[in-house]
This record gives sequence, C-alpha cells and structure tokens, in this order.
Amino acid sequence: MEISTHQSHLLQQLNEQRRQDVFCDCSILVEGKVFKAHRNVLFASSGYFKMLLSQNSKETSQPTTATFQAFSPDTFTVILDFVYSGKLSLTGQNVIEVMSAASFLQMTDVISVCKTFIKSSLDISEKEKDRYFSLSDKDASSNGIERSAFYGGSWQEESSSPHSHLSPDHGKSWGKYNYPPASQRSTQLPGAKQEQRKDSIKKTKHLRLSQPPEAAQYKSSKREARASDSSSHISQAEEQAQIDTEMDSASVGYQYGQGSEVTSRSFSDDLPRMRFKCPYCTHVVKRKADLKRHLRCHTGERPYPCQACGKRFSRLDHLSSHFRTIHQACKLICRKCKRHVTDLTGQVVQEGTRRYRLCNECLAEVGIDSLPIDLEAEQHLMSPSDGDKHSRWHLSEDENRSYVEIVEDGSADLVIQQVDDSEEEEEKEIKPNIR
DNA sequence: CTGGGGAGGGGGCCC
DNA sequence: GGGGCCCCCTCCCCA
Repeated sequence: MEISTHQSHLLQQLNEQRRQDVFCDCSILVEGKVFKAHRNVLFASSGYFKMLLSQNSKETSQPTTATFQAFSPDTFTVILDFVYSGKLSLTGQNVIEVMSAASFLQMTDVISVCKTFIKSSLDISEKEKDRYFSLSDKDASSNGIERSAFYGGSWQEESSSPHSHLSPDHGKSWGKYNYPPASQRSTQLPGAKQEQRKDSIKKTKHLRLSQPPEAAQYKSSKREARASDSSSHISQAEEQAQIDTEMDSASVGYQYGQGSEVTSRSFSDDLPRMRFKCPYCTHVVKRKADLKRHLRCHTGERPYPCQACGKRFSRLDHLSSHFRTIHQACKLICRKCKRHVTDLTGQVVQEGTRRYRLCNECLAEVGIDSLPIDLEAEQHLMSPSDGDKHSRWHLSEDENRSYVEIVEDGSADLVIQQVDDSEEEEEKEIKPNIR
C-alpha cells in the first residue's frame, strides 16, 4: 500500500528543517550569502553537488562548504527552493540566470523547464502586445504586478499539454549551447551600458562557465537609434510608454500556460503590424522565425561552427559568408593593391586556414608561391544548381575527420555540422570568438 | 590619435 | 520555417 502524500510530506519536512537549520550539514556561500542545506538532498538533486560531495564523502563528519560566484543569491534561492519544494519560480527576468545556474549545477530538470519557459516566450501573443501599447505610463507603473510562472510538482504534466512541442526532448538545442555568465547577462535590458558589459565579462572570466566572450551581445545603440527615429510609427511618448511597460513586463514575467497562445486579435491600423515581441528587449518582429533568430543574440547560442577554423556563428548565412571570405578567397580583389583580379591576372594564396587573392604583380613582389587550388571545382561546390540547394555544403562523409586534416588537405570545403554542445562540451574550453 | 578597411553581427525581407 | 541576400552598424586592427 502506498501513501501518495508521503513524498510531498517528506520534502515538506526537509524544507522545514532547512529553514530552521536543523540537521543542515552543508553550507553554500553565494556572493557572501550563506545558504544552509542537507548534503543528502543536494546530492540527490544536482550533478555538481553529487560530484562535489562524492569527493568529500570520506569526511562526512565535517560540514561541507561550497562557494559560488557564478550566480546571484537570488538565483540560488530559486534553485534551492525548487530542490526542497519541487516548485520553480521563474520569471522573464530570472529565467536565463536560473538556467545558467542550473547548467552549472547540472540540474537537468531545471534546465528543461527553463528551456520550455524561454521557448514558450517565442509565442508572444498579440493580446499581450496589445496590452503593452494600451497601457499608459501610469497604468504601466500601477499594474506592474509581479507575477511569476510557477513550475510546481506538476510541471511535467504541463509540459506535455498544449506545449508538449517544447518538452525537454524537443528543446535540445537550448541546453547544448553556452549561455552568458550571470553577471554578464544579468537582467539588464538592452539599454545597459556596454562598458558595464565588458567589465562583467572580465569579472566572470575566471568562472568555469564556458562562454564565448561576446555571447548575448546586444547592440543597444540600435534600439536607441530606433527610438530616435522620427519616422517611426509610434511617437516618442508612446515609445517611452512602451519601453516603460516592457521594463515592467520584465518583472511581470511570462505566464506559462496562460498567456502563451497567440491570439488572432489584430492591431488598429495606425499601429505597426508587428506580431512577435522579444521577451528580453523591446525588439518586435513580424515573423516567429525572425524572433527565433533574434533570440540567439540574447542566449549566445552559436550552433554553426566553421569546420576550418572552429569559429562559431549564430547564423548559417554568417558562417557561409565567413567561409567564403576567409577560407575560399571568393573576393576577386588583390589583397595588397586592392585591384580587381581574375583567375588569369591573379592567384589564390593560402596563409594557414585563410585564403586571399593576389594579383600577379603583387605575387611577384611578395614572392609567395600560390597554391594549386582548383577554384573551379570549389566554385562548383559553392554554386549548386537550384534543384540541389544543399550540395554547396560538402557534407562530412567521415565524421571523425579531424580539424587538422581539414586544414592540412587544403580543400577548405565547408562542412556544416550542427554541433551538440551538451555536457561534454562544457568540459572543454570553448574556442573564443575573438576578432 | 585618427581614419580606413576588414570582419562579424543583427535586422529586413525575398524566395 | 529555413536559407540566403542585402544593408547597416560596430568593433578591431593597422598604417
């Protein structure tokens, strides 16, 4: 016979013990704030603690202390509350940081819920948008009620509801990429100073969260430029009201399962027919696909690595552009004298993984031997027939083909591979995308 | 210190 | 919805 309330009762008791610091044998120091918890509970909830406590298992008589600077105390409170209650208190403001912390702590369930939460935010309803526009400044400030999305013990059931397409398995791409460090991304809206961002990057460099330095870059100037654009459909006052409201909406968070449905309400004719609003900034796009693409600049997701140099890109077209420019010398311009060159008047020079063209005169001056590169054949690869769009991407026949081989054979064919940046990737050092 | 150019990155939009 | 192109902006390097 099974008593269904036992588990929740047990967890409740443990939580109570934690709050009263009873039998707590583990102290977690997060940016100066001390959290008390039970070793057993942490061990069972987090892969990170499992490893940490396994190493200290021989010294069970001594209280264990862990120190974190990768996330804020508030974030760890959310995590710890989840551990002891099964309820994850997510808001649009904290979800990225919570996910980053969960990633650090190797808490896959939490990561999955965060993924679902973020992915759901792609479906920004027009209703919500309508609310943004209709609220006055005063309304925005008075109605900005803190509402959090609670992922209680039943979140798994919820995720198999109408949002089942966002279930953890389907959201793989999110967990595989790197997220900006907590202090880098924090909860700043795009207006945040870039200097502050740079400082944050420096500050968090020592952390083991492997992030590309420019992850989650967002160019606030663009927004400012837009805000100052007099040709905008919205007056500056309205824009400010919208921004204020959206600033507020950051704390309003996202109503999972309630506000995610895209409604069919249309805007009045004098408002732009934009449909999808970014949950992290003021950007609004017409197409969901564009929002998905835009979100990568917040998440730092870079699913397209260059197989020639390892540099990673958030977009396939940027990768192909990079590859053409850097590794295929597609520009018919002499790098030295900038004159137009053809296959007759110049040749391709290889320098590491980079290729560029030099005219015959500059080639003679520099005295570099050109490579016997069959550009026609490569051009063929880069110019597929319309009926075979993907033939330009020389798909890897041998997945074990190493980077060295790619470089050394000089073929420099672009190998598109949407990589899996899952757990094992976190162990490796990410090649920084330093320009 | 400054200007020019290259490269990367983001948005709009067409196919 | 994805791929790809164009445009624009920013950053960085270098002369």
